[in-house]
Amino acid sequence: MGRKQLWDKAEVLASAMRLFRRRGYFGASLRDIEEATGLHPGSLYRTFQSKDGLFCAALDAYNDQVVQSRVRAHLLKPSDPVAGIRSFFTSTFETGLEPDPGCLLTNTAVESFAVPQAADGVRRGLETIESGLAEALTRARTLGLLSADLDVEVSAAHLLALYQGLLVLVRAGAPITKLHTITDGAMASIGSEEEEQR
Amino acid sequence: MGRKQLWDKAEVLASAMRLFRRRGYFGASLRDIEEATGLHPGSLYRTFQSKDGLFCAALDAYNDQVVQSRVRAHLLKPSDPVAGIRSFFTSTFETGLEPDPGCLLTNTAVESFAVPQAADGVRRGLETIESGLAEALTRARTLGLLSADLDVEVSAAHLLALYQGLLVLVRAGAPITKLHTITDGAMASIGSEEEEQR
DNA sequence: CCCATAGTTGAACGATCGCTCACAAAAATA
DNA sequence: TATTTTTGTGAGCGATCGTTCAACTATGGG
Repeated sequence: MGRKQLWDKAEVLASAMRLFRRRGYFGASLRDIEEATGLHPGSLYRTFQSKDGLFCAALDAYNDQVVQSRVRAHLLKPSDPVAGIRSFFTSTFETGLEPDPGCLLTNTAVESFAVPQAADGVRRGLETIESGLAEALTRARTLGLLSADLDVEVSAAHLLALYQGLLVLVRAGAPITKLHTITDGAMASIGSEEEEQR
Repeated sequence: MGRKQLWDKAEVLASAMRLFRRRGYFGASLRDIEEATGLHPGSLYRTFQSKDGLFCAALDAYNDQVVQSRVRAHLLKPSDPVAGIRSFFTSTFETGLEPDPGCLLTNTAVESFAVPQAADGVRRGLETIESGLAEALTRARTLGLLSADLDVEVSAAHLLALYQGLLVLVRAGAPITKLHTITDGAMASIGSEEEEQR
C-alpha cells in the first residue's frame, strides 16, 4: 500500500558515487547531491537517514559494482593473468571514458576521519582487490608465466600498495609517461618477462 | 614603525600544517585553525589573504621542512642507502611520535580539486621524494649493494608510487604486519639482498 | 607628545552547510 | 468513495562556513 517510489535506488547511488569519487565527502554538498541525483532532501533522508548514510551506501555500491567488476574483468577472467594485472593498472589512466573519477577507496581512506563508519567499507574494498591480485598471481604462477619462487601473498600486498599509489599520482596529475613507467616497474617487480607492450 | 608582530610565522605554519595533515583542507575549519594557531582571523587574513593562501603556505612549509628533512635523513645522509630506503618506508608507520599525521602531499593530491593552486606544491614535493630515492638508489648501486643492471629512474618512480600507496594504506588503518610486508616487497623489488630485519 | 603606521581583536556579515517537517500527491485498503 | 499509508516537494531551520572591518593597542618618527 502507499505510493510507489519514483526513482531507482541503484541509479541514484550510481550518481552519488560518481559525485563522491570526483569531489570526496566534504566536497560534495547536499545541494550538489540533489542536483546529481535529482532527488529532493526529503526523499534522500527518508531512505538514507543522513549524508553519512548515503555516503556509506555509495561506498558499498562502489565495492559491489566498480571494484568487483574491475577485479573480475582484469584479474579473474583474462586467460592471460599477467596481461590482466597490467591492464588493471593502465586502465586507471588510459580510459578516456570517465575523466578523473578517482577511486572512492583511495579518497575515503585519506579523509577517513570524516565518516568513521566507512572504514569497514574501505577495508573490504581493499581486501577484494588484494585477493583478486593474489588469485591472478597464483594463476600466472601455475601457468608458468611467473617464477615458482614468487611469494603470492607478499606480491599481492605489494601490488595493492602500488595500485593505490598509482591512483594518488593520477590524482596529482602525474604525466602519463610516468604512470607507464610505474606500471612497467610493477610488472618487473613480479618478475614478468612479458615483451614491451607500448 | 608600527606595532611588532606578536607571533612567529614558522610556528603558526607548523600548527596549521599539523592540522591540515590530520584533517585535510575541508576538514579544518577556520575556527579549528584559530584554535590550533592561536591567531584571530584578522591576523590570519592580513598575512595569508585567505584559507587557500594559508593552505598553500602550509604546503610549502611541509615541503621545505618535513619532506626535505625526511629525504635528507633517510635517503641522502645514511651511509647505507638501502637501509635508508627501508627506514624511509617504515618510519611512516613505526614512529610513535606523531599519531596519524598523514602526508600532506598524499592528502592534497586526493582533494586537489579543492585548492587548484596547490597542485604545484604537490608536484614539487613528489619530485623531491623521487629524486631523493633516485639518489639513494644510485649510491646503493655504486656501493655494490644493488645490481648494476638496476634502472634507477624506473625504480625511483616505482618506489615513489609504492610510498604513496603505503601512506594510503596507513590512513586506511591497515595492520602493521601488512605494512611491513609491503616494505619487504619494496626492498625485494629493487633486488636488495639485505638480511631479515624484524 | 602626538601623529602615522602596523598589528591585534572579536563581533558579525552573507552564504552555505546538513537537515527537518508540514503539506501535497499517489497507491492500496475498506 | 473515504481512509490509510507511503512517497515527493521544497521552504526554511539553526549552525557553521570563510571572510570582513571598525575599534583598539602598541611602536617609531618628528
